[in-house]
Amino acid sequence: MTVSSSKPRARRPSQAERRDATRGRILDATLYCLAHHGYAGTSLSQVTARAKVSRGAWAHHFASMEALLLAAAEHLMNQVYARLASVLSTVVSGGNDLRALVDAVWREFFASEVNEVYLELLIASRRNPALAERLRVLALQLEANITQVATQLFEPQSEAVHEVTTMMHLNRWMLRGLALDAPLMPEGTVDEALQAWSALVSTQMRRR
Amino acid sequence: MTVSSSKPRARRPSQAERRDATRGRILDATLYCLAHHGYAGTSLSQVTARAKVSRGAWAHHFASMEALLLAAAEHLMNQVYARLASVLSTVVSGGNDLRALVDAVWREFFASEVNEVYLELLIASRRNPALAERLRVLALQLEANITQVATQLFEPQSEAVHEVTTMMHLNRWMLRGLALDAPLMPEGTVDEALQAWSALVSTQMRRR
DNA sequence: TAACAAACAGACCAGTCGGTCTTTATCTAA
DNA sequence: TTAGATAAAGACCGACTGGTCTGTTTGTTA
Repeated sequence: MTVSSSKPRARRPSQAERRDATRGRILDATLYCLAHHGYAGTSLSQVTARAKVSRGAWAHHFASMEALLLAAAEHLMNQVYARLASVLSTVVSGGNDLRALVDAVWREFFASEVNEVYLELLIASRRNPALAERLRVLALQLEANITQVATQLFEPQSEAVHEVTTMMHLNRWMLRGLALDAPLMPEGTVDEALQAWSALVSTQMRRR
Repeated sequence: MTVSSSKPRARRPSQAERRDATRGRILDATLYCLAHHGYAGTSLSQVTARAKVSRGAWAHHFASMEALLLAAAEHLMNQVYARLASVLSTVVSGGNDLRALVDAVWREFFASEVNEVYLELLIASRRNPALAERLRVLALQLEANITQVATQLFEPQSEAVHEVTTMMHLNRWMLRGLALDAPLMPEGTVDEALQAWSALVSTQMRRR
């Protein structure tokens, strides 16, 4: 994977590499814990246990629990950007089918672990101003990227909703709300919802 | 100094009355803590402190923290039903203005403390099957009530969304998603969103 | 190679958590 | 009037929390 693997005499990882590896393990473990045990259930002991790292190692890399969560938010957003590519290929190759696009967004973001973690952080950010500010900035950057693509590919076709960006927002809120309610709803609800919603979106937007 | 002051012959509250009063104070305090400190930040000490009740009194009324939260969920739903009347009066007297209805629902539920608490419980229910089941049943009852009114008052007027109940669901998810994102968005976002959404709904539904 | 810094390990700390237990006051019914 | 049930108080418990501190190993550089 790195340079050393190809060489016959394996070089021990440098200090910088070890640092990044450990830090990454801790952040991965944090996201895992947030997804599987929730914000309230994520403790230092759990994170260090999963990352197979001592308490001291953790303290060496992060000043506090809050700092860890701020860094984890950033780590999470990197994963979001990675998934963005997959969705973009759908919209570019998928033609006019808005249902397929809505499905892809649902699958890659709102039905994935990414959304579980984001939800936990979003709720927590209501009582944590620093986290709120971090999420706000990260979300803003993400939105700027998506807006650029969306306004190029789509245009309004009705008077009810004039702006593509407005429709983007509505879509985000709809899917987020659906993701919240889905666990309590009967089987098949999600499919029907995505069907109805994409039909509704189709009355307002079309491919350029 | 309490009841005795007004009435000539002051009846001391009976044991049953005292019981209900204490229980109610604890439940009110629980909802307050959930709304202001979140699920993770709601501790026994906080609840008993706010309810002005000893730890022993709490233990006398509730078997465990989980039991308290289950009871609190029910207590919350009673408050929801109380607010329902206010919204119903809007829709009955308000004529055809869907914007006013959406606004009323937003104001009474999703922009209120009720939603703060419900959100916390909903997130927590993902790791708490008993709470999830309780919320599911309570939500089902509420939905049945609302559906009855909604299907009487509205009818579809487009092919995109055929059922009034579907539109009800979409509306709930939209407002819930908006409520989640609102704290991170710039001022005025909510107004614009409600405007766009009610315009979109108006293309699908009308008063009978 | 010597001197230093970075990476890491884990014992330890005070504080808080949910929950239990004993004791006391009060109401109710025989 | 008295015996028993109910309501309430708060000391106490072990488990666990985030965070600190000291000690040891390992990598880097002069």
